[in-house]
Amino acid sequence: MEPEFDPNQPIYLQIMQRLCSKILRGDYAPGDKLPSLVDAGLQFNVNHNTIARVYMELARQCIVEAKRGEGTFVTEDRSVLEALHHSMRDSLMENFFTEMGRLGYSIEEMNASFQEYIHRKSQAANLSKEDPS
Amino acid sequence: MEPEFDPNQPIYLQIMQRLCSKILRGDYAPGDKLPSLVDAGLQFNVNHNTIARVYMELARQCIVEAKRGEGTFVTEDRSVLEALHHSMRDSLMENFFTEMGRLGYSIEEMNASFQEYIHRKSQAANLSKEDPS
Amino acid sequence: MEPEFDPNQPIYLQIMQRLCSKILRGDYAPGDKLPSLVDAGLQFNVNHNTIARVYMELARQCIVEAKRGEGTFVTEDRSVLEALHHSMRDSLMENFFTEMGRLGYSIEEMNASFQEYIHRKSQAANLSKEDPS
Amino acid sequence: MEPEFDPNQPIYLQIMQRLCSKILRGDYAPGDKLPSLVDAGLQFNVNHNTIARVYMELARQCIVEAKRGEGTFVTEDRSVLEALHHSMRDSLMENFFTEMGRLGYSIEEMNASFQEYIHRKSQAANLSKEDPS
DNA sequence: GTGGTCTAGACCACC
DNA sequence: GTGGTCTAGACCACA
Repeated sequence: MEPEFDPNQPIYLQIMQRLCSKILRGDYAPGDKLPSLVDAGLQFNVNHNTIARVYMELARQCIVEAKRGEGTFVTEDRSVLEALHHSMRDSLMENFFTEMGRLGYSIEEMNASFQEYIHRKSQAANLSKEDPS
Repeated sequence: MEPEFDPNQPIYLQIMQRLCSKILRGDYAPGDKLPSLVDAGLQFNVNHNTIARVYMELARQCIVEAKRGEGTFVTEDRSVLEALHHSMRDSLMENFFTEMGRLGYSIEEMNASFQEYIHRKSQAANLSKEDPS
Repeated sequence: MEPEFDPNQPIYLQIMQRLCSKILRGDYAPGDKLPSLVDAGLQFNVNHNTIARVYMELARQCIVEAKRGEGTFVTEDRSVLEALHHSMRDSLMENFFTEMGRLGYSIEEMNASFQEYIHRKSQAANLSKEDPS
Repeated sequence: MEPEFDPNQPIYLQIMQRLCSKILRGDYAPGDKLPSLVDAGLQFNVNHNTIARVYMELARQCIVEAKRGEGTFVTEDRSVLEALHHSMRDSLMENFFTEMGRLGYSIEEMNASFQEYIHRKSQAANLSKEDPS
């Protein structure tokens, strides 16, 4: 179910990011209960302590609220989630541009590669639509 | 001079990527000698052992060639460099798309954000052109 | 109404201390009935099981007496309350002195800080007397 | 050597406070290296992971700086240490006054108890000076 | 050797 | 059952 982890980055950070994405996508809405430590551990196939660290960090950033004996809940403060959304999107953008820049791409060339990638992707999607394996 | 490292990812991998980028940009042309272990260590502000690991790994991938007593040189095999270029570009693309997808962005929305980002960036560039601090 | 709890210390212990303080202050006199499990739970904003544990512990120390079907009552044995009073006051004192000592304060410096704190506090009190918000 | 821990409070917090006290007392000066994870673990008689958590928290509060492969060092930013000093002293004061207040003591009575405690303590010190066991 | 992460399993406080 | 802390022992990246 869950994709594998990049071995070159702390697992707890990767889980944090995925959970944040899920929250921002709405898989877990504000006020919703997140899976318990053990459940999440099974889900991501890691030790429950690793999940504990993830939830602790998320709580420190006010993205989540832990209630002893009850569970861990997504914050209801939308402004926090909005800030998180912008921060995640911007850092993705930023990273893409700086790395492509280091590779020697100008803005125009990045755009060209981008459009081409989209084109390739949509074609692949169409193909699989016509010929679903 | 050199930007800081992400502490959440092995430094030797980050240095590898930056060196690859420099090679692909042409900062180090095929056949050129790379900086010595000590010099590169000073340049990146890390221990020379870390640089040694980087060069070893690059040699394993045939991107550079170590000549004992002479130094480390960029390969003259253009096909290797071309493959490296594609691999780096594609993984950047891939990463960007999957992460934006996890955030809930459709292809169209990604494109919109992308164009907006370019727009913002070019405006900022124009501003700093008129009023260079 | 009731102040929040320190999350880094068992809640049942904190409630115990507050109840003891209230008893020693005379909010609950010897022989008085304490609030029911449910009421106290509402008052302190915790689960009634937690209150049950508190009352059990207080009963073990003979500070209160549980009468089945009737409620929980403050002991009428004044000597127990007196001993409790001394123990609580001394441990507060002890803790203050050892911690200030660890911070590097000599007895004289503690006294100076203490007097200054009193001074600040009484001034603040006077201010709010003249200009009650 | 090191005093025992209060079982009713997380050990890592208690170690944090003691380390902070030692830093503020000057046992570890700004820029000094703290004991390694294992050494500190032996010193405090806890697992090295517990120390790791302590150092992590201290690093988050900029009281300490961790350098991979080198050690953990007290910050050289005196303003951070000064703020820490005030915060620790004030919370000790605050706690003492509120708890004594809950016990029913007026400011004057607190002062009286305080002076008496000092008196008792200095007498005990004198006794042990005359008659060191 | 030093910090950082992860696991497996345990105990506790709270609901 | 749920979160929080602790242990013992392991592996890795860095100096």
